[in-house]
Amino acid sequence: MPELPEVETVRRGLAPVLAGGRIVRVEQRRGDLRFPFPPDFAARLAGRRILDLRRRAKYLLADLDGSETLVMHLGMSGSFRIDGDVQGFFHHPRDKSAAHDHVVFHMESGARVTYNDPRRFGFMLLVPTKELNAHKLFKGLGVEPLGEALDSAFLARAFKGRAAPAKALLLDQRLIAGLGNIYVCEALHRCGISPLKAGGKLVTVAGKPSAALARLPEAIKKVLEEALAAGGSSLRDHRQADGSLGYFQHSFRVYDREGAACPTPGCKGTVARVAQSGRSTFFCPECQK
DNA sequence: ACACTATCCTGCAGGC
DNA sequence: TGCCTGCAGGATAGTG
Repeated sequence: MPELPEVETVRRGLAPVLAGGRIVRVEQRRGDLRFPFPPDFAARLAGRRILDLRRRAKYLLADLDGSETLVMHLGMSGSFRIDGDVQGFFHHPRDKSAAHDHVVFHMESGARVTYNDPRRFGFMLLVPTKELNAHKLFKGLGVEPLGEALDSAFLARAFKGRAAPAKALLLDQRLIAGLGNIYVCEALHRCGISPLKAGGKLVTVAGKPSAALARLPEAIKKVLEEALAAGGSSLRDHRQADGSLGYFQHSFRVYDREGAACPTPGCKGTVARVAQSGRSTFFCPECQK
């Protein structure tokens, strides 16, 4: 569920409560999410200060005193909620099943931060901070899509010789880390590239990026930045940490809009939906070639 | 190496 | 109303 804009929105919402704060107690209400929790997980967190709350790809990283980092992934349905006696945050009613409240962080400030995850595809683990980059989850991760490393030359190298469709390549976290189904569909529509097109065919023989590929990095960055400004997209689960909804879903041009008129100016096409590797792809066959 | 699938889990929408 | 099927923002292990 949460792609980069949603995870970053969560990070920004949690940072005022977590970063610099001390964890006094952690309630861990089950033994596993996607994976088992680390041994003595709750006990190892108790009493520790969170030095910084960062994001890499779709991971939230809480650097703790004692040189360990709490790594958190929201999977498809994970979310955090802040409540308790916190100045600056309203107390919003529980609108999700408490049965899926799996972890509660009790902060010294009085804030409670609750992790809810119905599908339990999310996970948490503890990694020594200096070993993070070498950790198996992180060492193969691709570039941050909002960083300078993502440009047309990078994409030309990444796509060269690849038979896989553009959609699959953009979803591959080993190339670009942070995109998911929604923003890949939206970015490809914005630059007029068909999600079905083989990656290699978007690169010219001379090795220079094609015009279409040259537009792709900007399309990716723009859609992510617009989504960030909107607090992410709220379809089913995503909420900002203060409980408010993201609203970028109202700005989708193709995602979940099968049958709608293509919003590209002058285009007479209709948004289509196809399955690619078992997942829905939305695109306009008229203006995405 | 690469491409594709099945799979983890729950909730919800749509069809009958 | 209820039962059934399929689908959902992710990522990996396993297959050919």
